[in-house]
Amino acid sequence: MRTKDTIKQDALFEATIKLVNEIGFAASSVSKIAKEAKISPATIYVYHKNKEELLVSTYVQIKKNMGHTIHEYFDDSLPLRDILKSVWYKFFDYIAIHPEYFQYTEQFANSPYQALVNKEEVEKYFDPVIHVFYRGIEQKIIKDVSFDILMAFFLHPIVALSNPRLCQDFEPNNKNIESAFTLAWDAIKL
Amino acid sequence: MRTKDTIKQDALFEATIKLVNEIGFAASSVSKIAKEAKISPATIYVYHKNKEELLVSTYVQIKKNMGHTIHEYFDDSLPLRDILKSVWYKFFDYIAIHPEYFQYTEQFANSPYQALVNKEEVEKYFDPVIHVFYRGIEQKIIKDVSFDILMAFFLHPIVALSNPRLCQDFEPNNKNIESAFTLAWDAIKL
Amino acid sequence: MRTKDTIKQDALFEATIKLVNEIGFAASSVSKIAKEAKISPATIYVYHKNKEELLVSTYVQIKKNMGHTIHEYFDDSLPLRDILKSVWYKFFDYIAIHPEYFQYTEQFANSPYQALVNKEEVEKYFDPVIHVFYRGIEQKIIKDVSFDILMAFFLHPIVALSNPRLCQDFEPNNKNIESAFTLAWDAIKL
Amino acid sequence: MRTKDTIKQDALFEATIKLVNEIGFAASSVSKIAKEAKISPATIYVYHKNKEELLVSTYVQIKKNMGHTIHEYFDDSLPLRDILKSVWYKFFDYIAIHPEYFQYTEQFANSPYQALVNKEEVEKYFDPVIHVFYRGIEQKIIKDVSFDILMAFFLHPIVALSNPRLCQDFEPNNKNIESAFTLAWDAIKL
DNA sequence: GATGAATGAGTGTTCATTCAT
DNA sequence: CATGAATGAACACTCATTCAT
Repeated sequence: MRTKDTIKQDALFEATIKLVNEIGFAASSVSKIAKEAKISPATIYVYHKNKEELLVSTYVQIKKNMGHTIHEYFDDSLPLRDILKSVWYKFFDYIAIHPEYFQYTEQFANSPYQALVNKEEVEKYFDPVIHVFYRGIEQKIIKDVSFDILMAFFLHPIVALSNPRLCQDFEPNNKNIESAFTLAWDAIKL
Repeated sequence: MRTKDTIKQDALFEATIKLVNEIGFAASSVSKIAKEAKISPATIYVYHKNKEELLVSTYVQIKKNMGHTIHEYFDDSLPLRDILKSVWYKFFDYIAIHPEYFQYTEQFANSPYQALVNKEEVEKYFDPVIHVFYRGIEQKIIKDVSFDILMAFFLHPIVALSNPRLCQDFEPNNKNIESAFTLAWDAIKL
Repeated sequence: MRTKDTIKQDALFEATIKLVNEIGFAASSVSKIAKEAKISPATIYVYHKNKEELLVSTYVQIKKNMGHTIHEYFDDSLPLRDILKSVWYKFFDYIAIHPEYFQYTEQFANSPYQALVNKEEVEKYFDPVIHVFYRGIEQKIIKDVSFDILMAFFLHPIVALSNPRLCQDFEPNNKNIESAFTLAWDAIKL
Repeated sequence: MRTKDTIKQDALFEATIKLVNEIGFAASSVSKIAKEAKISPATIYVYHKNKEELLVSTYVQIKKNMGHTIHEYFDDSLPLRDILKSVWYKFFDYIAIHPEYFQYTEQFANSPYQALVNKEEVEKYFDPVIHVFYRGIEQKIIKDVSFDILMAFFLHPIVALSNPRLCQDFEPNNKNIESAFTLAWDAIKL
């Protein structure tokens, strides 16, 4: 029967995220995760090769989900600034709806486990947005600087502002998100 | 009686940084750090109350050093853009000279240990720069948005660009640092 | 899955008692106990929450066993002196048969761990004997003094005489036990 | 200069007793005792060969003091019952005045360290009382049983009644001490 | 004589993982 | 498939003692 499996797998996914967010990566042992998911530690090894693979696959699953959500209703035909503004909002929306997912990815990205991720696989979930920036450069709407620099002023500010540890005073309401976008756009636009 | 050995203390400081950078916070056990510093694990407890205090004090020491370096030759009388540009370069300089210190602070800031830092103490090492932004707002040179937003487009881009994991393609040469500064300034200037 | 191994559990029980008797409470480390029981130190934590709980539960188990044995063939209808004499002999019998159990309880009662025992639980194993003393007072057969005083002249002499460290010269043969009982009865009888 | 030494030695004596009573033998480490006595751990080794010798000599010193006090105003010419009654009271007095000394000896007597005491040396401090019992037997005032049995009904009841862990309800006032003596005398008298 | 620094050996406990059922 | 039992290896930390001053 498949149903049972899926229930256990989902419980494991959520338990992993919950525990890592609560007590951190280092303290999240296999048996604690198992207890949180209400399964036996041994059962984890039915679904995952080892602890490492459990944590990595949890990360990739979140990133996949995030990529899909960001691109919902993605309309390539709009003016470039409008596309990016929509993406900008989508990111904040996603984090507002799934703060625990975002928190997990942040913790994960700074753990030794991030080295084990297949980066291409994750990146491809964000291909459409990425492409927008390259088009903006071609169309001389966006500054002709390296992609890393553009991300440092578009993606990383989002990440920083959404991280309560870094930005305790930033409240992610429409007004603040809008005014932050102004800075992002001023930064990257030609 | 013997006197406290500053050579041992320094070796411990460097060993802690080296090991954390190599294998991460979670895997950096007291005995591994001791071995790296070529002292006995028990000796660590002569210099530090516990593991936590060792890691936190290492962080604070780096931050202090960083703050001092950033503010060398700090000239408050220059035009605001020039001050910030100078600070911008100083940051990249510092990271270029002490990449291992920077890497440690990045890892630390995302570890559970960061909660234990006396934030005021650390922040005060950066007071002069912080003050420049507030002055810029008053003088209507910089956009009147929250400090968190300004940092998201000034400090965090530096951090992101200097993190090889996030920005593998960004080479921190003068040209690239300069062009990144253009984006930062465009973002925050009125 | 495997089922909990009662052989291991019993070996642990006996190993704990043996080691504590041989080298004392303070020196009886978890790993030494494990080695004596021929199991892994980690396995102890399958059966017991921690060292404390191992030692306390070992004590309670002995006390339970002792209480049951003391009350075998307990006949409440006999004359009071005969009941107490029977109990008196039963105590010495028990100690003669299980000197290692007795020694453990003596060491335990003087260790910091004794504070962690649920005293009511242990006391209830001895309820029938305890009741005899109260009846003796009511029936004006036994002196009307506090229960503590009665025990000081009935129970503690047994304990002292059975402790080879305190009474090296007392040989617990029938003649000596009988003559000691004479003193006990003379002490408590009205 | 001798003064300094004596001050340190006394501080060490009291610190040892205080700490052992507070946290038990097992937890009383050399460095904790040193801290309590406000000296360096290394200094302890100036006065004592090792930890063991520190604890044992502390015990012997108390026993010596106790023996002396018990025998103050000791009058061998009184009727035997009066001598023992006086000794009985002296014991309770001593414990009332120096509960911390008594507590230490109780803890010590049940630690593995007691095996290291020169028993003859300690016993000789109590020789005069001991002799009274032998005289009582000769004079057919006291039951002709082994010395161990007599102690089990004279000394050990005192110890039991004075141990708050064993006898929580016994309040050592004159009335209770007196009535307890009645039992002791009834036990041992012919 | 007196000290704080220094340490090898040990502490109680948890870990990721495997095993037997 | 699913499990709790079992464990070697590691953890952070403390110990009694010695060393250099």
